[in-house]
Amino acid sequence: MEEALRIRSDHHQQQHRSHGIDEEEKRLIDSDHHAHDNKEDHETVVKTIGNKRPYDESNDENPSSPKQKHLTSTKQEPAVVSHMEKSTMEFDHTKASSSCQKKEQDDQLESARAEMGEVREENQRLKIYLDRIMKDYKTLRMQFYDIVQQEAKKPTTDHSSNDHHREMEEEEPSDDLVSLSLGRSSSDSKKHEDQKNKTTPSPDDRDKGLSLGLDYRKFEASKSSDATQPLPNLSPENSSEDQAPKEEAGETWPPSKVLKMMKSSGEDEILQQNPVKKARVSVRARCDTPTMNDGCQWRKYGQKISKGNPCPRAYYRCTVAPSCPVRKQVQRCAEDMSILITTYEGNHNHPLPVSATAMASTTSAAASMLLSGPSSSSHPASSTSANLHGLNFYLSDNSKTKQFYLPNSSLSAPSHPTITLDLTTAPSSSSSSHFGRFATANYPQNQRYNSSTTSLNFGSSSEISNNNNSMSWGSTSGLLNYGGTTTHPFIKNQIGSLNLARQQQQPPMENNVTYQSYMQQQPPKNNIPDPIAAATKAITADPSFQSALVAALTSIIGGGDGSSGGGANHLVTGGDNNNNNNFGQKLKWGDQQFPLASGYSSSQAVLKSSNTNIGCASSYLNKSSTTTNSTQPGILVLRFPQQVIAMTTPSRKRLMRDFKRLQQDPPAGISGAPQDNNIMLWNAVIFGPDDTPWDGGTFKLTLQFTEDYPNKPPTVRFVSRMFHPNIYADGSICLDILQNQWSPIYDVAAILTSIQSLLCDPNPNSPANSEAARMFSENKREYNRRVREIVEQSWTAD
DNA sequence: CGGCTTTGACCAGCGC
DNA sequence: GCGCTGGTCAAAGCCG
Repeated sequence: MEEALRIRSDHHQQQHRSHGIDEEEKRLIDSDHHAHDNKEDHETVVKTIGNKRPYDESNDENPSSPKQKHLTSTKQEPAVVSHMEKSTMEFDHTKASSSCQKKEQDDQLESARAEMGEVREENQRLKIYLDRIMKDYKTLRMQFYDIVQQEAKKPTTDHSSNDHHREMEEEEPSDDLVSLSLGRSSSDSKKHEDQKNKTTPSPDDRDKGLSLGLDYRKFEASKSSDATQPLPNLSPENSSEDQAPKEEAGETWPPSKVLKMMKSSGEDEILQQNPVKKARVSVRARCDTPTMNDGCQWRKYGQKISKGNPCPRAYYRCTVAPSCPVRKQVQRCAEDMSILITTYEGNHNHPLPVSATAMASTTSAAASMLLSGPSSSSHPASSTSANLHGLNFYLSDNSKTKQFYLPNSSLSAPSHPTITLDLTTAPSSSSSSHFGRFATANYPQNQRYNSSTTSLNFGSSSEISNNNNSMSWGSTSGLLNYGGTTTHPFIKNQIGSLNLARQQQQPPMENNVTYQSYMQQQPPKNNIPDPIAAATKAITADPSFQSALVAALTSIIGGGDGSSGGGANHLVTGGDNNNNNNFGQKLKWGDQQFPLASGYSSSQAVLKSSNTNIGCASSYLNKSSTTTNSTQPGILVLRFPQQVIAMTTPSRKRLMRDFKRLQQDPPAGISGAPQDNNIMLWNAVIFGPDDTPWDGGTFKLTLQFTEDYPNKPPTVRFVSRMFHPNIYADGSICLDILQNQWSPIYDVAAILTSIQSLLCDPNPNSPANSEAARMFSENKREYNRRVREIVEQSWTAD
């Protein structure tokens, strides 16, 4: 008996180890056993151990337990042992009392074991959660590293290399592609001088033109494990896995004292040159309420009048968790009081309400992306763009400029790299538009906007002053309904539109797909590689990329009427790709030189290639060429056949980007894809989150989009049978973000992530399945059992 | 009374 | 070094 119990005890110990318990837990167990081994009364000890409840059976109804339990359990153990010693000594004297005490000991030990088990499970869960976050983060970092590394090789490597092909294939065939050329924002004369002033050409200098605005030195540093080159730009969302936990645990919105300490450490001069600045994500939205309802709880901790804006800026910190580092600033736009500018900083270190996950993940991802990019002062005028959650955003950084301004905003933030998500809309196309303006150092005449500002627009804004050189990314909608306010979307069909040239007006952009990049006004110096040319050369030399582009477009066309889908099979190429000149066209929306008589205006995209000519559609191309004949260096233009353009609606374009993003950066446990020949109907699979009753489940869904997407949410429905408080019998889902809390910034990935989160975090107060809701509230054990049944059914369901 | 907002003070960074 | 600005803190006040 004793032997058997020992074996069980040992097995239990091994179980702990195999589950990856941390060292402290092991020590606890070891010390526990040592204490027991020293006892004379082995039987008592062994019985105690043998009676302990396996931890994984202990908390079916208590999936989570507060961390204090850990402390409690650790404190209780010695107490129990001491109690045991006492009872053992008295054993001979009072048998009856001893028997009673032994029972008590057993109970206490069992209770302590159970608590330890819960704590271990909680630790496990947190560990897995952290691992997942780190994995995602690593993936993102690696993606950027790949991009940057490839860019760095461009001047000297063969553009037709496989790696390059891979990179280009991975790039968004639209916006991301354009981003390749945006890096060449160093045309700013001032910045150029800065470069020239550098006495020793460094690899950074060499690659600057192709840096995409990413401070890839951080990647290089990490790659080379050079301890003397710490990464200057650390924050919870961008720091490496080593740094993240430290940062999260401590202060976050970095106090100046911390910076000072870091600086005074004398560790590196880089750090001093590049003080730690956390990425910020600024969201512009029309909103009548004092703050946007982003699903989180905030507490106002300050208010200040800022320069140039009669409206005060309010400072909030997240109060969902006491130690949450996330803060936000809220301020009305000076030019348009209806626009609320909310700037987020930091990452939440706690579970979020379902309604908050989308915004949080978007801002977090944007910040991560931003911080993976520009940060270094050695890239004074770098820029990049990318696709985030199906949204375009633009990154630029100018760390030399200490002050930067959010374009068209009175909300400023010194030196913090910032992404702006612009969700505002333009009530009138005649007003000066936010579109096409570019806030970078490219415009020395307007230094006010030179800096680390990233602007992402999902619509146009009429409040922008004419002199602003902001860049905007066309998107479909400016509608944002936060806090119950309603604005009217003014859809401009701007998806996929990117125009970095200065623009005065926004033309009617129906059915246009524009991917153009504006690099600089002046030809680049000969000794500095032309990123546009390099990118163009690489792209055009890469048939696989072209194929991918065609395939992506074809899928969209195919999803439409299908009548002209074949047109998408021809990607227009042609022209030359010589460096520095004549490989593209500079197009200006609304530019007075190019009247917008044509619905397509001048924003058609042309991808020219001297290497291949895999098809040419078109009259449209030619027409466009004549209207925008003034080819200029530094402009990369992609053009698609008219059929393609005509078939791409804003919603389909957006869905294509959603799909692309979902493929490139799929959230954990989520997959989705459009059905064949219909991009408006998606199939998706959500895997049950690990360490939950849903673990192991594969739940199928369908997402039916309309042409109103992303202004209207899709209809999402579980195909798999479900048992969940917020899922109806027919599979439809009761989720706020799919209804009244919908926002155009949510893409497919965000939707599916939210639904996945909903699985483990139901809201029994708004039940769609009353039985599940009641069971969830009253009998968790039974609820979990039913869930596991559903999980098993999901394996066999068709 | 507790939680939240307001508001002035304080500090740091930055430009001149 | 000084002034300006942004950001934070904490006491005071407000409110339910």
